Amino acid sequence: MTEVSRPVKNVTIADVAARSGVSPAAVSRVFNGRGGISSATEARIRRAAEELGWTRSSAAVALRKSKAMAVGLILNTDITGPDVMPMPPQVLMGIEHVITKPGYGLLLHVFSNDPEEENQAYKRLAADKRVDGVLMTGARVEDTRFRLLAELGLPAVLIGPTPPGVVFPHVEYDPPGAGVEESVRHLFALGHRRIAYIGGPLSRVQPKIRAEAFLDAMSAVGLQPVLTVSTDYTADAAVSATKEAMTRADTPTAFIYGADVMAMAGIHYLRGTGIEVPRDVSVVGFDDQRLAEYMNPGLTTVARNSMQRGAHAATELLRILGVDLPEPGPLDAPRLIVRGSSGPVPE
Amino acid sequence: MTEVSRPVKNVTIADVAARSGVSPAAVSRVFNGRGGISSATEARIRRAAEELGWTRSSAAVALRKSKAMAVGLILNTDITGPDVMPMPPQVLMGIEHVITKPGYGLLLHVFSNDPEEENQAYKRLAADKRVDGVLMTGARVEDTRFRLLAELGLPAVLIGPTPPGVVFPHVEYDPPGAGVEESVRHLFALGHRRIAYIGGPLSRVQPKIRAEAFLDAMSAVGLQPVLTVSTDYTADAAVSATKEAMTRADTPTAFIYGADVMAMAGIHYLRGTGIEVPRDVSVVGFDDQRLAEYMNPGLTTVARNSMQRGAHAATELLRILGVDLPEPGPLDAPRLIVRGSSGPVPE
DNA sequence: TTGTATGCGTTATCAG
DNA sequence: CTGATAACGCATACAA
Repeated sequence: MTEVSRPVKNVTIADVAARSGVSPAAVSRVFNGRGGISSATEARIRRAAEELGWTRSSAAVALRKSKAMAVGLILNTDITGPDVMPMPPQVLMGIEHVITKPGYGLLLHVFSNDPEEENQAYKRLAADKRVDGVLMTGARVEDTRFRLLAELGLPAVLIGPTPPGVVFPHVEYDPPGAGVEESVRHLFALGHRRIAYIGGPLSRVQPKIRAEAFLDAMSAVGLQPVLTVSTDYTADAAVSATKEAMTRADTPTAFIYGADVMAMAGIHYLRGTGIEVPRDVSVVGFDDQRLAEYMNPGLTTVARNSMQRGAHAATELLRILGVDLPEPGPLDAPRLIVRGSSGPVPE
Repeated sequence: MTEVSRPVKNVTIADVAARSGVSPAAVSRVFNGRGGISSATEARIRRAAEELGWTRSSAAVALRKSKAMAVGLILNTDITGPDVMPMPPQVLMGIEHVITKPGYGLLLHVFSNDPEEENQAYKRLAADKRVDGVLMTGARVEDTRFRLLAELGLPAVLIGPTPPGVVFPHVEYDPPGAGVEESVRHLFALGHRRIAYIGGPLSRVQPKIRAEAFLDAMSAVGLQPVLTVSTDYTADAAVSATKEAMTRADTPTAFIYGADVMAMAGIHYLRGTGIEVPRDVSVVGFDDQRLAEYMNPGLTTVARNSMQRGAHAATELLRILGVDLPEPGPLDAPRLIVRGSSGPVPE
């Protein structure tokens, strides 16, 4: 046990320099595209690097330049259970698609809704310098993260609407109305007058805006809502709320839900009690899930271009970070997709 | 309320040392749990760090220790379109759950099925030292990644079964049979004798194993399959295959699909042609989607514990990386969940 | 056009 | 128990 196996020496910029007979600085210049190197030596350097299989150590670069070449994606959810992904996978793929080409990585983080823990996590993220910026989701009406991030100097882009009065880079995919207005008009046109709304928690910006848009849209057509419920996004909550709605004196003839999974759970419950959709009750969901199309009946819902949302947010963030990217075009508007779950009001 | 920001100067270990009147080395020792520091000074150091809001710079640590404190998650998909996430979100959350506590980050990567591009990406991942190890998915029958990773010396754990003859760390969540056998027996017990199987591409290990398990299970009950189709995991492909099956002379009375989304699309198509499920045809899916429960009829399917799969894989990888974690217990077996989409054979 | 010297923030080694 | 010091691999200002 005298001789230990010699640790494999890492190939560094110095090795490349030595092999091509130049200084490390020259190698660095070549690989940072800063020019000032004769094309002859550049070729030599590149060849040497290739032969040695050298790549810049991201850790060293990060330390030296204070740039991590990575962005964080912070998911934030009220749901503590294991089975809810607080964002459509398509958003993820949109982000990946954009950041990969300029060489950025995506560092994923999922936090619960404990603000204290969350703030700590953001602070660490900033202090650790693991990421150059973050993509945030799930803005709360009272959200301390915006000030915190500004204080930390950590660039960020919010996916979704900002709280009222807060100015912050974001991707606004939800213009006031956001498909709710369309949903209400759709149901109204079908003759529905008793409409219930079962949405997400009002502590969140997006569900709040949607709830308000619902009320506005109802007023616009001269209706009073039968019921407006705010709950979390789970199937169970949707069932409870639906159940409650159906025990009232003036039972609704139509439901608008804040998420497709809620709508599907609602339909399931209704059918379990002998109520047929859309014969007896119409249902409209939100945020077209891939499977909504294949339900029976197919779910009428509001579709958003999730992939595009992710791509836009990523582009926005990278532009803030100084990456030369063209400004993204306008976002597709959410649109109502009418399928079988909504129909004429009964009799 | 809170302290105002000090935007410029980074707070380093030296600042903490100065503030607590010790050397940087002492601070380092405390935060690496190496002991050798009197508890009095340790307390002082910790307080100073807290007051200054200091955290180790991950870049510096990575450089010094050659440890990135991050693992990569490599998703790999045949599907080039934007709308398919090649892994359940629950797996992601399982991984996150495990790696967060010991301070690891999750770097997400999605690659297409171009082997050349993929190999390059792995090489870069290894050379860049951005991650200490990777979690892989979607093993192909002919998969060059295993040799490549071994050559690169990049620790890795495969989520899913390895190709035949390949020895590689992996989380085997799919014992031969994998719920298919159960599915076949279930349908057989209901009186079905003409059963079709519509699964994933045979170039992938998991669908291949499943297809073989199907044939075995059919033999075991003395049946010949009406049809065995291998296709990609899309809804469209499922519809085509289903259509084809129903135009044959001996139309199947039951379908087993390789994925829930395929099953749902199949049901949708069948109902569109006037065929009722389960009255005329029974359907069994695979890989319980959250929404499968709320379909009408509810989808009979094979459920796996996705969160657990992710957690196990992450634990395995971290253990390989030297993190002191208890060996994970056994994986839950996939199990058949019988819902409304499967019933007695007609007439 | 190229080389030299320095420091990014941390941890490990060696003294004290 | 604690401190001084030398790397880790790279990019940059400054020289040549």
